[in-house]
Amino acid sequence: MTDSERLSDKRLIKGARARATIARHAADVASVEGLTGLSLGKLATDLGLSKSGVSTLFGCKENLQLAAVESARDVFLSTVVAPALNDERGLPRLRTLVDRWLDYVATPAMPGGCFRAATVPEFDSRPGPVRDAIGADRREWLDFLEKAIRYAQDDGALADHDAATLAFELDAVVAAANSGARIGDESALPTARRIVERLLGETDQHRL
Amino acid sequence: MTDSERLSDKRLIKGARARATIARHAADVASVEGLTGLSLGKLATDLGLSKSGVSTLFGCKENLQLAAVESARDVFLSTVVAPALNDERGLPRLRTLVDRWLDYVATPAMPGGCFRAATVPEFDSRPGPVRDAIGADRREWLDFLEKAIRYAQDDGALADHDAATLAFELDAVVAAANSGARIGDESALPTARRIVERLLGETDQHRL
DNA sequence: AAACAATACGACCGATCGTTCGCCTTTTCA
DNA sequence: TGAAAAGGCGAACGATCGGTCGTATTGTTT
Repeated sequence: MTDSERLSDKRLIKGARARATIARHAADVASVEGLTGLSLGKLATDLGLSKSGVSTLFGCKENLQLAAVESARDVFLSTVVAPALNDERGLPRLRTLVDRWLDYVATPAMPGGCFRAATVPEFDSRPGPVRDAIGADRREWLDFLEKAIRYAQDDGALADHDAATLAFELDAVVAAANSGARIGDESALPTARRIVERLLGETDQHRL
Repeated sequence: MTDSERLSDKRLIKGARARATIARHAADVASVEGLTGLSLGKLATDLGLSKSGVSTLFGCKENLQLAAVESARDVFLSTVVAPALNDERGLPRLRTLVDRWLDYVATPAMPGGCFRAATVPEFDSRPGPVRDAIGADRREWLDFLEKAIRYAQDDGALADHDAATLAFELDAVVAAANSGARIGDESALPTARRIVERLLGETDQHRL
């Protein structure tokens, strides 16, 4: 191992990797304090960096917020979406998707729970690039969910549901389960699981 | 009209009425900027008061946040709950309740939309008196909604639904409609109305 | 009328915020 | 190898924050 090879890790750390580390931590903090509650100085001391160093890496706070949104999207994709892609299209994939999603709410990857469930209500009334990014992420997720439902419908399942409507309803219930569970409602998650079970399973016997 | 009578209005303004005015405006601001985004100085200049004046009226920012939660609760009660109390118990009252609720989301009483939908996700991971107050308000509302559903069930309606579960689901869908509509999804509100219609109407013909 | 509590104010405090600047080191590129 | 670009730091900036103090005014109570 030459010196240049030994340094290759550090070379990666500096630059893009530093950005990713900061953005990931920013997403963690924002899941609790909100994207507005992010502080360059707090983030820097948390990671043992200087405030000005973080500032020069992202330029301004808004860019940091956008990076946090993108980092949180990556976490969601690898935690919830990726496992479902291993299953075949149709009901199996949809079930895995929803199961991983509920697990993601039950044992969150971030200290404040689901990042999207926290940031959409925070920024839904604040025009600007951050809201646009959050809105696009939400739209992307609902579209993906709707597509998974359509694949299941192609196999004859969920015939009595409109795909987009069911996607909206599933998202609403899981988001409410996230908020409810975090605010101390122990029945929120079991209730949400029951609702999801009814929504996805009712067509089998047309009603349990 | 004597001078003392002429002054009676101002006498009411000073004190409790000033508190109510400030708290009401604080709820408006918080519906957009969040309860954390509240600023004593900003509120004061908005209302033509001094920052220290507002500060002495509420003592600390946390008390102002609690007052905003209470004020928002009053708005919700008079806008959504009160109209439904004029109807008889059972399905009519439940329908009016949900209709006023959806109208409250469609044409919001506050510039940032539904106060509860904004503050529950904001504070669900922040222990303290404010989260407790928000959690209690949410619990109170879900309990009231569940009770309205039970009255409808006493008349034989919604027999295939668990009341608490249906209350949770309705709340989830309307909250998602609020966030969705505010973030630019024009289909969110119509979709939510369709879901609510299905949830409350399906027992009539067991499925439309 | 006199004492008292509640309002309301301007001024100010320490802390924290996002951002900028100069300076140096490290990496990249010609 | 040498120039250029990017990373990273300490220091400092103006602004805003919540909160406090002293003081004057108002309303209530004795």
